[in-house]
Amino acid sequence: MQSPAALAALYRSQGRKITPQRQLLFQLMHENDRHPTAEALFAEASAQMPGISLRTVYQTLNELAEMGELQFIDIGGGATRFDPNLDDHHHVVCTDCGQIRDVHVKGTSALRPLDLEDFTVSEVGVVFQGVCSSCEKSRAKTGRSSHAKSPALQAKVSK
Amino acid sequence: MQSPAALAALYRSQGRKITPQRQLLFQLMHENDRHPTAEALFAEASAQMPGISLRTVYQTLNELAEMGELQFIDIGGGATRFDPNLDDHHHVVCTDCGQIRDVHVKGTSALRPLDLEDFTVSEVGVVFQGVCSSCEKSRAKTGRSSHAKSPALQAKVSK
DNA sequence: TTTCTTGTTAGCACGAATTGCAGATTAGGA
DNA sequence: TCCTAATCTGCAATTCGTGCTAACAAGAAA
Repeated sequence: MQSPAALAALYRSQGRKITPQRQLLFQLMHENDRHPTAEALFAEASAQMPGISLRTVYQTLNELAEMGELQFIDIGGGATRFDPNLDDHHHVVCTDCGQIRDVHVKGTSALRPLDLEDFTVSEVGVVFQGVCSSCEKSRAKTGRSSHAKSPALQAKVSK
Repeated sequence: MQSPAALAALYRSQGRKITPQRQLLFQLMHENDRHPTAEALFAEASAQMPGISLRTVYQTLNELAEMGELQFIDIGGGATRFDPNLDDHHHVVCTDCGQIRDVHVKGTSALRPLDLEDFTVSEVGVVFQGVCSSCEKSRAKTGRSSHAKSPALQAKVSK
């Protein structure tokens, strides 16, 4: 997404107001590559602005998404995550710890859906699942998957 | 997933019991390509077996997933959907009506994540987003997206 | 066929994530 | 400075899914 200053301008141009809450959230999301959940962002925001409401965080994230400044990512595991990266990129998910990482992918334009008539494709998303190196290590020790946050994530994330 | 009869055998071999509820659900899921939510499956099941519990539907779906007989798909839009198709396939989502369709995809093995060190990839998932022909038609009439079930789906599904 | 053990089911309470609502507050133009 | 529409907060409500438990029923054994 754009810089906090650019966003402020964009907001003004749409008749929206620039509040301290929004400014803080613009900052926290700008170039944030951690794909936070609303809850996580709320925690960060609360540290700097005690009293800010979770409701406001959701509201602002939804606005930004509507304006095309960020996208939702939903890879299972409960909460929706937010991604301010507007590049043409894809995601990598660690099935152990749930961490999501951005990746650029070569070869997406060569993907060909077979027998897909009556459908106009506008977007292609690729998700790689696997295990990150730090989880790999802890696995080696315990002999098995160790970090698994929840049964739900486990199941949802595995094929 | 396997045929109801094969599943019954598999269940028995694991010391699990074959109940009428399970048999019905095996039937309803077998070769079901509608990617139903638990709620939707519950509705179908209720029609044939009034009194069956939603809890039982969830339980059975989870069992089947644990046994590798079906997979969860989570593409945003609220509820988890279930897919009994065990082929190596991917999904197409209509951003208007939310319908999910299976597709086989050529070229997935040529996908190359760039700069992805410290990560062992085990699965690749591809999701195509776009508009199905029936939504295309209703769009033409109303001049805009028409079916949009909910703002949430709208937002989540679009990039 | 009857019995008995153990897995299952139904139903409800609970928890997490997210949105709806309404009254209090404030940004920012006049 | 004033005024109004936009915004924020806090809470209730909703949706999706799971934990728990008493009643129940497969299916092996007698």
